[in-house]
Amino acid sequence: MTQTTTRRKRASRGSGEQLHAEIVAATKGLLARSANSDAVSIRAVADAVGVTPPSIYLHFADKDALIEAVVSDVFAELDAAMVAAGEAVEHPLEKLRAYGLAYVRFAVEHPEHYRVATMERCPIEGQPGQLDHVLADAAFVHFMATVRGCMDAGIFAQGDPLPITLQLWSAAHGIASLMIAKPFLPWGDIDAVADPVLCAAALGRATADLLGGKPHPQQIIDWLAAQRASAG
Amino acid sequence: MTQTTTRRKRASRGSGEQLHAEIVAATKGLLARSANSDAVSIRAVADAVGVTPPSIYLHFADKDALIEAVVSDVFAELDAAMVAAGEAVEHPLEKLRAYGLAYVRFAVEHPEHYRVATMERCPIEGQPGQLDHVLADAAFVHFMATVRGCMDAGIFAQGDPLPITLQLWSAAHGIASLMIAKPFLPWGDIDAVADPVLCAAALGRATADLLGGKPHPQQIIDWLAAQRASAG
DNA sequence: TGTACATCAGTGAACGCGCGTTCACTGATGTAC
DNA sequence: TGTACATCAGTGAACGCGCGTTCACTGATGTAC
Repeated sequence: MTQTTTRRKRASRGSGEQLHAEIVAATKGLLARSANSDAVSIRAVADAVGVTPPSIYLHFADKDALIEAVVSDVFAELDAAMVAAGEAVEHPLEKLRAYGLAYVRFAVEHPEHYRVATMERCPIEGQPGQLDHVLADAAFVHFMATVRGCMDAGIFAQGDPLPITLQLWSAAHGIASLMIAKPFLPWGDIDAVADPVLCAAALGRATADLLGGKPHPQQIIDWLAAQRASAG
Repeated sequence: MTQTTTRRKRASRGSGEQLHAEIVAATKGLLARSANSDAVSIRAVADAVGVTPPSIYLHFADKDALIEAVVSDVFAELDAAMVAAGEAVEHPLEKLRAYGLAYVRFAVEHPEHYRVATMERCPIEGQPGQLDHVLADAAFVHFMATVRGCMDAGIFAQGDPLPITLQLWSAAHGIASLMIAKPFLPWGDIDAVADPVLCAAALGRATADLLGGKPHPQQIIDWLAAQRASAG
C-alpha cells in the first residue's frame, strides 16, 4: 500500500493526544472495509493518518490496545444512537422498541464495527473485569433500565430485569448479526424486518409471563386453541 | 510449531481421498482452538496430519477451498444433530423446539466451528449461488419444512414460511452467538436459557399472527391489558 | 530582543517471524510383459 | 516367477510478502536566561 495521505503536520508541544483520536478514527475507517481486525495493520493505520508506524506506539501500547480503544468508541457511538432514538419516546415498551430498532440499524449500517465490537474479542481466559464491563456499558444500562420500566408499567412480570434484558438483547443481536452475515437473503427494509422480530420477542416474553413464565409447547398449543375459540 | 504427529504412512495407490478427509478433520480440530480461520495455517494443518504443507495442495486448490470444505462438514454435522433431536418428536411445534435446542447446543459446544460457518464468510461481492446454497442447506430445509408443518397445524398463520423461518432462525442464532461471544455472562444451563427464548419467539410470532401479523407496541399494551382484565 | 538548550512528537531502518504457495524431485506402489 | 517401467502420493527447499515491534535518531517547538 502506498502513502494515501500527505504527511500530516507535526503536532505542537502539549497536543500529542490529537493524534490519538486521529488514529482511532483512521482505524475505524479501515476496519469498515476489512473482514476482521487482523486484516487491519498498524502500517495501514499509520499510512492513513499520514504518519510512520512507530508513531502509533507513542499513543497505544500495542495493536491490542488500539483495537480496544476502537471497540470502546464503537460502543459509545452505538449507545448514542440508541439514546437519540429513544429520546422523544414516553412509554417504556415503545422506548424498548426504539432502542432495538436503533441497535439493529447501527449494526447493519456499520457491520464490521459491530462485528469487531460484539463478536470478535473472545476471551479464552476469564479475566474478572469483563462481566462488570458489559453490565456497566452505557447501552446495556439504558436497555436494562427500560426493561425495568416495562415491569413497572405491567408489561413484564416483576423480577430481576437481567434475564429479560439478555433475552431481548439476543433477539436484536440475532436479527442484526444474521442480516450482516447473510446479506444476500431477501431481507428488505431494515426496520420492516427488525420491527416484527423485536415486537414478537417482547410480546412473546410478555405472553409467556401471562402463562406463568416458562411455557412448554403443549401449553402454547392449548392456549392458542383457547384464544382462537374465544375469538370465535 | 514442531511436528506433533509421527509421519503418516503413504496412502496406497487409488486411495488418495483418504487424506482429504483427514485434512478436513485436522483443520476442524485446530479451528476449535483458534480465534478464526486466519489463525489456522496450512502448515499447522499439514503438521497435525503428519504430512508436509505442499501435500495439502494435492487435495485442495487453496486455503479457501479447504475452509469451505470444513464449513460444509460443519453444516452437515449441525443438520445431523438437529435431525437426531427431532426424530422422535411428533407435533411440529415440539419439533421446532427440539431443532432449536439442538441448534443452540451445537453452537455452544462447537463455538469456533459455529462462528466460522455462520459468521466469518462475509462475501463482499454477491456471487449468485449463495442464496440458493443457504436455502438448499439441509438444516435450513428441515427447519422451514417444520415451520410449514406448524402452519398446517394452526400454530402460525398460513403463508410463505420463509419470513417465519428467518425470524425463528434469528432467535436461535441470537441466543447462541451471544452465549458464545459473552461466555462470562450468567447464562446457566444451555437448555434452561435457550428454551424460554425459543418458546417465546414461537409464541410471540403466533400471538402476533393472532393480532393481525405486525403488532405495534400500543396494540400489545392494549392486548395485554385486555388479557389481564379477562383473566380477572 | 536574542540565543542556548531541554523537550518530545515523530522518523528511518531494521529485526525476526510465519505465512500461502511453487517447483523440481523422489521413491513406493502396482502393472505389463 | 521375475523384471522393467509408468504412475502419482508425498517431499524438501525455496520464493516473496507483510506483519508487529524495536531502537537509535532528528529536528521543530517552546522556554530560560
